Amino acid sequence: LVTDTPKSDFDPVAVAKAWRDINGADRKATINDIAEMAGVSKKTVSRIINESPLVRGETRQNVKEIMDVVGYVPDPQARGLAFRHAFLVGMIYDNPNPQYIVNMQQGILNGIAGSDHELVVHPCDRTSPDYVSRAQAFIERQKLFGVILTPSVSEDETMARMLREAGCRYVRIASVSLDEEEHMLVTHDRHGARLAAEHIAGLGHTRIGHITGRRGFRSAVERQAGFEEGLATAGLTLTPNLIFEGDYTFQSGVNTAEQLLKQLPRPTAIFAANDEMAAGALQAFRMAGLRSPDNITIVGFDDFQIATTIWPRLTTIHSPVCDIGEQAARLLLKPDEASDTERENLLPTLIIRETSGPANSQAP
Amino acid sequence: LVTDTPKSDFDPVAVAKAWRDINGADRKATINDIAEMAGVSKKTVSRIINESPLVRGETRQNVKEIMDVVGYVPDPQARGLAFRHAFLVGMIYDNPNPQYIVNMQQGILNGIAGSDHELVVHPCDRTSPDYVSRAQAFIERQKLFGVILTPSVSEDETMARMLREAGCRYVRIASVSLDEEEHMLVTHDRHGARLAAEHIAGLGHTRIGHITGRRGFRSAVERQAGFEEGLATAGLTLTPNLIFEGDYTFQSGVNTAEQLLKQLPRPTAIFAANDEMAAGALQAFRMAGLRSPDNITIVGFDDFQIATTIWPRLTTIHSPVCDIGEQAARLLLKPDEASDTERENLLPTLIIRETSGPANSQAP
DNA sequence: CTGAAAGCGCTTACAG
DNA sequence: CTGAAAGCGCTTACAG
Repeated sequence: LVTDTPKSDFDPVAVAKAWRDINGADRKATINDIAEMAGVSKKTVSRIINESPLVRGETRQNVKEIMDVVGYVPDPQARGLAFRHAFLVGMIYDNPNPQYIVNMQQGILNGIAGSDHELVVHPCDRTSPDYVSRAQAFIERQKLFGVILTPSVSEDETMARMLREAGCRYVRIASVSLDEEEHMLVTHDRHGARLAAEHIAGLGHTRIGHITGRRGFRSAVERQAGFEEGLATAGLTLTPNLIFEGDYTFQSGVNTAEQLLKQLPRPTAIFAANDEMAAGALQAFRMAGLRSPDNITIVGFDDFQIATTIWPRLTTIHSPVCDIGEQAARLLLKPDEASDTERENLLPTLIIRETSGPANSQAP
Repeated sequence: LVTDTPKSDFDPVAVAKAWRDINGADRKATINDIAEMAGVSKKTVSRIINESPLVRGETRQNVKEIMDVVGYVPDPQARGLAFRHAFLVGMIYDNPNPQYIVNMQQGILNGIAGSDHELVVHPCDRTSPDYVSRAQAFIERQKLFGVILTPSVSEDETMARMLREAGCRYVRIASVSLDEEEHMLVTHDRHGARLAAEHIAGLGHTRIGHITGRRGFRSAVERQAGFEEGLATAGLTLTPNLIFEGDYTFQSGVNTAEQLLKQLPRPTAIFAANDEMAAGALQAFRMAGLRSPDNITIVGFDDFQIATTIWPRLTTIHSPVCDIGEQAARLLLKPDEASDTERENLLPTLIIRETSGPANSQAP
């Protein structure tokens, strides 16, 4: 006797608009509201949220339209409780360079944009004896989806073991591979340093110095090795008395450069393992009455802001920190889709500015 | 027939240890486990978690000991779902200075340490038309406990209104009060700039220039006003032709300083509204053949790293960014406990280094 | 392709 | 001072 409205006449948009008009902006729709409006079970709505293929096309269409109209977003808190993990990505770091941190954070945010995840930050201090257990408490308490580690914590095997044992997804960003491919994003510092060597050698320099990074940091090893490899290609070698150990700080650049200038005949070109030390070296040159590039060539590594705010502006190796963060986040979220071609775009590149010049113009 | 063990003989530690031995490290205790071990309802355990006074002392003692032994930590996800908010504090910012961001993050982390909260970051771009609605989506999706805003987003009334309407707790960090006390952490930039003026006037300078911050940023207004107030105290005024507008960047410091040096007689001292611009000015001096402090005095604001990596090192106004972040977080978590004395320790201070010298030695 | 039941680990509202 | 019931908004495991 009663004529049921045929399913094809069901107007999801009208239903959703009516709901929205009744409930106003104050009340957020839940999975139950959506299910009721669509005339399906909450399980079906759940399937659509999680992109399960096991839903009829028309059903999916209707439900999605309703979600759109009422602006439904599943509650990450509730999903997290049911999934037994939060929709949070952690960044664990100890690198003291603010610009590195901020760029990396931005990159990770770019990488998780569009997913339902947020970024929660966890700076730490490797010299603290309980720093691994604090990191463990952090990930277990919040049941993090996964974490991204930057140097130098990324190089710590104790930390990596803790993460494996805790069953926490992780990606380590490091200058060289230290783990299975799915857990690594390699920055190829060695390649970058090779570019610096080729540039310096190409300018005709033969008496070349190097200021290394902090001993024990893998990047310091890689950058020195790459630099020596690059020089070797040009038939040059780095003599031990022209290698000084810095610690990546401005002051260590000043100090080591002063030492380098005492070596006679003094070097006509220096490669510093980061911009900060290169800037320090430049200051030491100035105090010693030397000008770059006229009297001496200096090349840095990182291409952070300091490279362009000092004068003359620094020739350096650019490392795409932001893109690296983005790829690391992608790898963490979807380990299967990580493509090799994307990773190749993450190689360091040479940026030539005003601190490098030909050797013949630089009388010792 | 069976003798029940009297309650006072109940050994919570032994019970907890037994549980731990059976279940091992893989299984985390839940509120139900704790309740069962203690022989109380989960509601009682919940009361203890939330520090309700409505629990008998002995009961509380027993339950706490059990929690300790098994290392129980309540699941923030589950609490969040029941409480209808996450245990997450958001930081919303657009300040482009990496060191400011990192220091502020560290301060906030210090302020929330010991609470069960974590910090989730949300950089944004005020020039983007949907930046407020994106921030809104961020806080509503994650049901944030509250947010901390730094300049310049903290100065945006549209953003503040959105937060009020969304019912989200918030603290605005700004150079001057813009909201009710519970929502404000004031950095008193005006006071800091006054110190700069007193310092410069005290050195005997009378021909004084100022490089302002970006027009529209409240800090720029406050720093200029404070500087003029300080000069007025010494009977000095800032003449309009010695005021140039910068935008807080290094390059704008270079450009405005060049303009200032063209004014004749040229100023013998300049106050730049931040270190970045002061460093730029210093570079302009050098290119013009002037040396600081011998020929010209320059004072900055912020006391970021650049102040000590340039040479000569910059006299500047130190702003305790990290402490400010910590207090802002405290205020957000416990608005009632905010004390005025603590806030007073947050005032900017003068740091005298090598770029300021007496006026009489500085022949124009 | 779809759904009813039970559960994630907590809290609120109510009762005693 | 304490607890049994219902619920927060989702998912898993099972059944059809």
